[in-house]
Amino acid sequence: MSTSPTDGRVRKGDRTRQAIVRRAADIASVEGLEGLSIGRLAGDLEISKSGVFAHFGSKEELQLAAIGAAVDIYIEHVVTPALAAPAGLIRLWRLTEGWIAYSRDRVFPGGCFFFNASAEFDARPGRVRDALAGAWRGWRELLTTEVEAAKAIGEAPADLDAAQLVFELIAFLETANGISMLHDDTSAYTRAGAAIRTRLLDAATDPTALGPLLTDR
Amino acid sequence: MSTSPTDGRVRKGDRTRQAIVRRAADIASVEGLEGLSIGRLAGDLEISKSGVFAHFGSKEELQLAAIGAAVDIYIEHVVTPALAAPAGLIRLWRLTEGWIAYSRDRVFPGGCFFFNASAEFDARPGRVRDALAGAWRGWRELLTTEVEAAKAIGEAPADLDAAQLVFELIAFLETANGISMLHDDTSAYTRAGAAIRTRLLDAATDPTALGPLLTDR
DNA sequence: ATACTGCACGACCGGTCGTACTATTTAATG
DNA sequence: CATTAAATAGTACGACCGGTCGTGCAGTAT
Repeated sequence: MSTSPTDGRVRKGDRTRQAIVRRAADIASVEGLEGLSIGRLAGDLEISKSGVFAHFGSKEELQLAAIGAAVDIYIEHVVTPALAAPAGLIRLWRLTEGWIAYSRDRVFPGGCFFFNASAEFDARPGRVRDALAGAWRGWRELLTTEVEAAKAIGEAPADLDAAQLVFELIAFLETANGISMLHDDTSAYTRAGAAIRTRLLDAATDPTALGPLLTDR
Repeated sequence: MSTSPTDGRVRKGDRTRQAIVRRAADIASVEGLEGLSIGRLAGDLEISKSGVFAHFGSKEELQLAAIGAAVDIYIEHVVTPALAAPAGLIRLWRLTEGWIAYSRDRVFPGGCFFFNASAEFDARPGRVRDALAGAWRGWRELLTTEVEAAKAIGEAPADLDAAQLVFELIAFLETANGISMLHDDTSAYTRAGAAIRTRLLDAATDPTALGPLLTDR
């Protein structure tokens, strides 16, 4: 007999599983994906070690699940809110604002999950690194899409190098995260915000029109 | 009686100690400072585990020694060569060029040692994080000094925000390192170089005079 | 020759890791 | 109510971890 979609056992399992990956992502943002241990995770959640393990079958699978959970949280906190803004430079600005809030407010206790995880795995080939690289690509493509949209509607000149602009924006965001974490210094976010605004106004066809729209909220 | 400075035993001990920390820094750049294990290190160097351990007394001390070794290597590859250039924007440019070479040529097999180590420890208070934060401060102050020198000799306007410029330069460098490591994509260094050059010319009092001096080597 | 010093060694400690295998509990179904 | 399947618990394993200890040995000083 196959599983019913409302099977209480499965629902309970799913809830546990979700609780595990959510906590795993939090821990990994501080201790790293490798430092994340199944026993520690089980202790925190007051479940048995084997209960945790059974959900994933291997540590690597747990790490991949944690990355998936982190992507969901990232989308929820950074991407979705910005989608309310019109496509183009304004939405791009909102994305960076959302990102700064996501990092500054420590949605993950260790700061940006992907900053930490990528630094940890960028020199270790395998499925974990591939998953992280894919997440990064998605984020970069999202930003690039907005720059292209800005070009399409005349907000930005057609010869603007979108990839270069996106590179620079991401650089400001990630570095603000790193500095603020290492030195407990939130002024890095102010610097990043200033740099981003300058870059955006620089890229705009009509800076005087865009300027007032780039407001903090 | 105390030890003579030319004691053969001490010299030999110093040599092995140096070999250990140098290898430790290499491994840590890939596996992380926590992933670095004394046993693994001993196996690689074909010395006994306790022989390695005796030099440091604790794992944390070994980690701190590895950071010290990394600082030395960093200075040797990035700072010292740039000191040949005249103080100011040109030396600043040479410093960034040296940094890109240091990262691109994988002086550490895992890319920039401090990028990896900082991301690993930025959320874990303790002596290791303090040491890393200190190293970062030194690097930032070095760059800031050059910006101030540029202002003092009129290369840059007196109202230039040095800290902001340094923040942006570091952002480009670190992000290039991260992207190139994660995606095996050296084009990030080209982007960083372009962004830095633009930023420097932007900051210069006389960009047309500075431009020709910012040559690749 | 003798006493001393410092490095490196092998054996071993308790503890934790990821993982496997075997109950037991819980809930849906016939 | 009996059966079945899924979630969870319990237990044990081999490997490795950081760290301790006593010892051997080579270089130095007297």
